[in-house]
Amino acid sequence: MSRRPSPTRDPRGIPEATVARLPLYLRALTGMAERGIATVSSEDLATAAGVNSAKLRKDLSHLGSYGTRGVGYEVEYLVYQISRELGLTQDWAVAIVGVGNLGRALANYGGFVSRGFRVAALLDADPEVVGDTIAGLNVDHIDELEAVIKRRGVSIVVLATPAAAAQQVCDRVVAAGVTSILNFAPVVLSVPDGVEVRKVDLSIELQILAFHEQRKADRESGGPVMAVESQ
Amino acid sequence: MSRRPSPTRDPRGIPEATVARLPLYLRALTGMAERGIATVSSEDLATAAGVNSAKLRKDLSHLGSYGTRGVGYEVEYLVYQISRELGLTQDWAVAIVGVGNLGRALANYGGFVSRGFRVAALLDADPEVVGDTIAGLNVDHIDELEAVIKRRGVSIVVLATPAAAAQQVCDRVVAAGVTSILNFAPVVLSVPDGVEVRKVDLSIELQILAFHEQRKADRESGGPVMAVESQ
DNA sequence: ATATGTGAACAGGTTCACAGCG
DNA sequence: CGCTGTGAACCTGTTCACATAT
Repeated sequence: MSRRPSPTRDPRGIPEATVARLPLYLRALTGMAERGIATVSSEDLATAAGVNSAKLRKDLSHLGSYGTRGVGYEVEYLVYQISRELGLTQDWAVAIVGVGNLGRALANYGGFVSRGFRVAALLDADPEVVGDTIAGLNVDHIDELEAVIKRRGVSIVVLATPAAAAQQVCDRVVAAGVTSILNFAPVVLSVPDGVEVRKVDLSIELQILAFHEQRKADRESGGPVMAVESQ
Repeated sequence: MSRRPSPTRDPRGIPEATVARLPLYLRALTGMAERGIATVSSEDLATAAGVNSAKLRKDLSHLGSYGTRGVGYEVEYLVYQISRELGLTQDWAVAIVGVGNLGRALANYGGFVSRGFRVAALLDADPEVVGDTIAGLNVDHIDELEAVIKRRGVSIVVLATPAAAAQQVCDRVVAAGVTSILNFAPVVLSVPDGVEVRKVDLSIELQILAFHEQRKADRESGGPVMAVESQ
């Protein structure tokens, strides 16, 4: 369908797994930069980011050859390169749809605004909250969705609506030309090809933890299923 | 014929990727059960869960042979089997540490409590909020952490503290015997072997979206191929 | 007849171990 | 030497396609 055969290796073809870790490296690096560290080895950076050094080096090698053999990586330079790769040198206007408990928390979340992202709009359907000011921003009515997206140049939408409303809002958002969505509603969104959806689901995370927690309990009380403890 | 030379196929050795999808199937299935659907094919269930049918069948095959060839899966039965596998037939006491905007939102989040999970404690360091009632629960002081965990049988802790406090709280939580942590603070937690940490990081998700968004923009303006930009 | 369960091929990601460069 | 960058081996997960069961 939309999948390219990809015969030639796209110079921008950074593996998805690598992309997902770049923000981690970036965070570790900015922390180091603030503490005045000029240079860092793959070993140290990997530790700070919680991965192993081979993985880190391979990840960075996808961006280019930004290290110096025998020395390490220059912190400031690497911060810039990763920022640029992630598209954080420009800033992105984000709209939050659904200003319930979660939407409110997101609007006020500091780390949100920090790097390259700016909450440019809050939208809700409830007349009770429309017109309120949250985190210094007026809450617009959902009817204004398309107009607000266009007028404020919104390119990323955060869905924090009830589950029942999510698909409907998603359809409108996509129709308005948005192709990046962060979904907090516990539903599987269906979107056309070319639209990127990432989801955050608290309930799912808990269930995964419960699974492992149960396994541990089983092993203790249950049977001597042999120690699989080797790391 | 069915002699399996494989070395002791652990019946509980369910692939991590499969575990991560079971909650998705479960959600789709409970929705169907509520609508009175008795039986479902792998094709239909897969569509509802947003995966393809081969993957779904392989995933379910790890739990056992719960389908009927030529027919499909019995919804109620499968709900039970998946619930049991995930450990949702018992209920889990969850403590939320950090009752800022996010912690508050989590405490009030309905889907949290729904399946097998019960918010059993709220903790914070700020004397301003200690003693408040949120979602029907008293906020205890962080000094009570160990006592509360023990007394209320908490086995899963949700960290919604500021980044600076997260590792410190994490250490205490682990020392108190908790082995499952859901971390919302933007830090890499270091924990001993055997402790399961899952992290949810809004900022990282946005950065990943920004990466893809930028790629799309590049492709439009910069030409279809040959987008090797100057450095 | 129909839809599951699964071996086999495939794809993607991780780790190893070392060549190569400063 | 010390540390990066990377082919190669390895491992995990996905997809295919069909034998198998009802």
